[in-house]
Amino acid sequence: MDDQVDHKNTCLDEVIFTSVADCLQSSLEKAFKFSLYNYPCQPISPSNMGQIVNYRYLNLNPNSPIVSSSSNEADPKENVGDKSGPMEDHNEGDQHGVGETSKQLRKQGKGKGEKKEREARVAFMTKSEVDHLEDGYRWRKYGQKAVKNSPYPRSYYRCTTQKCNVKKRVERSFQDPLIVITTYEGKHYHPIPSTLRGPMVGENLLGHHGSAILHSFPRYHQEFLMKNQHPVNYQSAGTVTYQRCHGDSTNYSNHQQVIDCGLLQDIVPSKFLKHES
DNA sequence: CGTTTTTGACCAGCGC
DNA sequence: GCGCTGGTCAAAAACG
Repeated sequence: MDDQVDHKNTCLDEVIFTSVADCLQSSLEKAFKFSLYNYPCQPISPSNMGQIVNYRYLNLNPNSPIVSSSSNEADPKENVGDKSGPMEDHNEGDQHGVGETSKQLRKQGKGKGEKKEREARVAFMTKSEVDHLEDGYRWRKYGQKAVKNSPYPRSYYRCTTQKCNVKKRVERSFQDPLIVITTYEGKHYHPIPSTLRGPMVGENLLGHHGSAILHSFPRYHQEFLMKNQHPVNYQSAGTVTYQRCHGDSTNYSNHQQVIDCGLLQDIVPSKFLKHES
């Protein structure tokens, strides 16, 4: 495969946006379509408002599910070739079935030899002082783990809505503690909890078309997109970048560097981490 | 008192 | 097989 990622290739399991321009110009439409149903925005307080610096849309093609173990997720070797079925649709996509926990299933020996299907995932990197950015949904923390080579732990959250399987993981980049990496996994097929509802922030700022799309994103993502949707900003936005933690960082010294050694490193095949600059 | 967070234990997958 | 790591569970504690 070429070093260049073909953003227009809908067969890609994973697409990483190395720049805002890339995302906006070629792949964003798909991301919008995806996010439209999954990440409606809600107002967030100024205190936890994050500034998005990078994001990635994973698993564009529903017919090409991310299949992975529970540990080392997006191993490209696993993603390629295993077309065990569409990851589409939703509640029945409950990975373990209603009423049975994965632990129970493990104890019963169920699922042995079967690989767990991965939900589509979107990883966002935001600049924020708070770890858990408000996105309108209610989350329950169910775990926290120390991250290898990082002083910052990774937190695991699950949507509290019944039968909703959406999860998210939050961790800080150890190279830049201001960077919060949030990875959403799965889709919400329920309305936003009413207790958190409020006026849509972007509604008065965007026209019909734009708002319909942008409302799909959490507030801080929305702001980021609004800020960069004008072509004038493409260039500067294009300097937003990332790098591997164990590569030689000198290659990227001219750009704002976002060191990502945690979630994104995990979920992104190394072939996509080649930075074409 | 119901809900959420904390945290140690457990399990599966992977590399050696 | 063994050790390491990531992900999840679930009891206890904390919180509102």
